[in-house]
Amino acid sequence: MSWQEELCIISGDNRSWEQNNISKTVIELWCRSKSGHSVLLLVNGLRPYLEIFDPNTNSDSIKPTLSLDKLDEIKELHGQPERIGNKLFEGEMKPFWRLYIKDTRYVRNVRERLMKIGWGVTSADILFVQRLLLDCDLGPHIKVKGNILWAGDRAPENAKNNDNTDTKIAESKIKDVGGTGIYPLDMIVSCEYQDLERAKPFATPFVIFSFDLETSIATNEILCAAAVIERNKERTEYRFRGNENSILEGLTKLIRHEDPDIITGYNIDNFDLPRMDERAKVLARKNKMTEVSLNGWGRVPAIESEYKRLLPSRKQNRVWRIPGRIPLDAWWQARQTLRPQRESLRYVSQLLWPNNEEMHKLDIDSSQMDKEWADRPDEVMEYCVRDTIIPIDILNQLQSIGRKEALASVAMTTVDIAATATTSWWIDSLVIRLADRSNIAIPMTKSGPRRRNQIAGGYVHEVEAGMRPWITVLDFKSMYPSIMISNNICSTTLVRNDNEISKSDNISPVTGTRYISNEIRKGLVPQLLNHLMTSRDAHKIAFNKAKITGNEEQAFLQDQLQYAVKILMNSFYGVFASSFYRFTDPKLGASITEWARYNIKEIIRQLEEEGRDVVYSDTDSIFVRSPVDLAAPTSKPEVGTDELKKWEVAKQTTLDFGEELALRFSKEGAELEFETALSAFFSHGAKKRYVGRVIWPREELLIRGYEVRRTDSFELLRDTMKTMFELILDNESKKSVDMTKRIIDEVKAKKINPSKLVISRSCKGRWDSKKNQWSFDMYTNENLPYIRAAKERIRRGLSFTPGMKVGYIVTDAKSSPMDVEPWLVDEIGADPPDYDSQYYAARLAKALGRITEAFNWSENELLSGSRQQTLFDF
DNA sequence: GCCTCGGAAGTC
DNA sequence: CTGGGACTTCCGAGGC
Repeated sequence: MSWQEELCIISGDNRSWEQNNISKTVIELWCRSKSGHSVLLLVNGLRPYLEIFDPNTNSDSIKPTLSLDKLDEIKELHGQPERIGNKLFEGEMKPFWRLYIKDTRYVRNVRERLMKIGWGVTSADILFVQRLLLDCDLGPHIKVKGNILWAGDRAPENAKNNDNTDTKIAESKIKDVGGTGIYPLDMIVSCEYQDLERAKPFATPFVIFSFDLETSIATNEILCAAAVIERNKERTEYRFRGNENSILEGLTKLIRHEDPDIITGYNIDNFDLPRMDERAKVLARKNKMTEVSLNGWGRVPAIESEYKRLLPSRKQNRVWRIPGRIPLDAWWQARQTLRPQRESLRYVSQLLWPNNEEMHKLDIDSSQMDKEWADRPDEVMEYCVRDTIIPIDILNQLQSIGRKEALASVAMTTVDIAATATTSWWIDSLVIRLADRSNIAIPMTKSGPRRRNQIAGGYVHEVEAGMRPWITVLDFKSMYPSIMISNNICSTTLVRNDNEISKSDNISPVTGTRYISNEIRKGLVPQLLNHLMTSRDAHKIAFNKAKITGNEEQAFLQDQLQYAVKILMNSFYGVFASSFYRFTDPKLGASITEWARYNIKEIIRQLEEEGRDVVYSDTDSIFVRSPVDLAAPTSKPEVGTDELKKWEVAKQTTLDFGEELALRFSKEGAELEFETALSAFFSHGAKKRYVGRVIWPREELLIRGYEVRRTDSFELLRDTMKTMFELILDNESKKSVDMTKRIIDEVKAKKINPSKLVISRSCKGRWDSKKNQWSFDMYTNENLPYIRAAKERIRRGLSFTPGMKVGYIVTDAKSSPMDVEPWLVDEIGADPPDYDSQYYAARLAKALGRITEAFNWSENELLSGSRQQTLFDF
């Protein structure tokens, strides 16, 4: 039965099969349709290939030293080598051949053998699913015409007929096109690669599954589990208790029946998924099909030959893979986007929903789980259920899934690549696509030593200590991408030989690296970046248009897309400055930053020559004193006063000045934008540390680098410093000193709530399976406070995961190393530890004193009346 | 007690 | 299998 609809590709894989003794490869695409049902697409017709060239030839003088005849010996090849014309490889055009391979499994082996004979090999390390997207120029959103082989209960009614609802018939049809059986999706559809077409991006109604396990601390056994499914914005809760077997079986049946696309939970990567794996292996006692019934979450038929793909797995402690689905840990998402001071589910939900008591109430002591489970299992069960709901709320709140889908759309990859892979994958997707269409060969990802000479980075201007009134802040728009575009920086335009030098070359200002002018040949990457810049502008325009017409859904989508383009553009530099990327050369990264430093220093030089005061500059920003009357107030005066008029004049002068500078210094490929206006700027004299009172485009306090933003500081220091900055910028320095002293006195008198004194730092660690305990041997010194706090957490039966932020209180800094206690109030409601008041007072005084010193407040000026003490000396 | 150094984390 | 560099701060250790 033929069928047509729009789908979003969640993930893909491929498998080899045989038809009439001819080896074939089918691509499996796990999709969710625009209308909400899940579809497995079996795509046939594409054959794996790689490309080769003779390194000793070039297009002018063909002196082949290698013979194609020798290739006959390679039995894994399919058909004869196909001459595909000349391609550019490291600056030279060479004749290329394409070799089709019988099976993707042989690619690695064939590749190595060809290289041994002396052939250059390209396009030989690209996943076959990616190959489909590249060759057919598809993104995640596709339109497909195909045949329905199987239609399950949730399939649309008009998709069903007698054949495709009969398991036996369907199964044999699926095997006829290379599938392995009835995959646990709503529909199974077969097509040829020509039947796929690119579709406009849409917001896919993904089905989300969130789960949580409660486990025994004594035995690691699973005591109970809960899960919640979100489908079409409706949630259904499930509770599992009883023996461990039935709990695991229940979860697995639910997954296979509900068929979610995304698997979430809090800390599933480091806790729940490894625990499932461990317990299923214990219970299955090496019986594969038993293990599958307990933990077979993979989106493939539950048959023994699929054993490997049925079970969640992770390689070398990296991300988990569940074939066909996307594991998306709410903990990791929260950590990346919120950068919370502490990372417990309780803390994060308090941060996101401060007024919803229900969400972060603490009724179970998880460090006493065995006792709690014995005493009041019903409460534990409800606690478990709540901990499955909040992760979905977190993902929704952070818009995590929509953002991954948007990124997939602009990078033209599957959603799982956007969600779990790294920047180089996204960039590969765009770069290889264009290279294939421009006769540029695709070198393999570089392996070998990672370390090499560092390339110089951005320029940071020296900053003087003190206050500066009325500042204009200018920013280069997308600096690194712009530089790559305007100077045509790309591995395809890098001049490698002296005999290729041309007068029109772009020459980088320090190292003299040359790039072919874009009039002669446009670089691959500059072309892509140019296109991305244009498309971001288009999404922004579409966003504004949708806002005006009140189409909220469209506005949301366009905003996600423009943001994804921004993320993607900013990823280019990093990949091209790295040592491993296939299309790179250390010269490229060096040239980019070289031009950046040159551009910004040149503007600073000109401004200073004109007598302007350049207060600060970092990489792509410049802070300049605006020509404002010194008598103008820097803090906003009361409405209706003469002072306010002066302030308004000063503001206008600064805005005009900013516009003027932006216009004057912008040039092709280096657009300077007037970004913000400050009525006051302050730094104590350290680079990357400053505060500013922003008065345009909105009024706010801008704080960079200071402890206010750091998680290894503590709340009291963050709050006090922030208040201090507010007072300082309002010229209330006296008040700020008084306030600081008062706070320090309160600390000394132990009048401070200890929750304001929690310091938190992330801590590494690894599970030593030989010794069956946590190991911290990656540290040269294990006496660091956060490592000792982590060890204490573990000793007290609390969860520890490598890389987690560990909160602690300093209880005695006089002993060496200092005594600390972990902060367990959020998690188990433990009593707060007794803090070392001297230590905290000293740290406050030190950090805050750095700032007040910048005001040249001498010791005498800081005398605190009766006791004749200074801020620093107590 | 003061200083310097290196390791580590954090931020831009 | 793998984005990068510049810069600041905190802490422990060791020397005197």
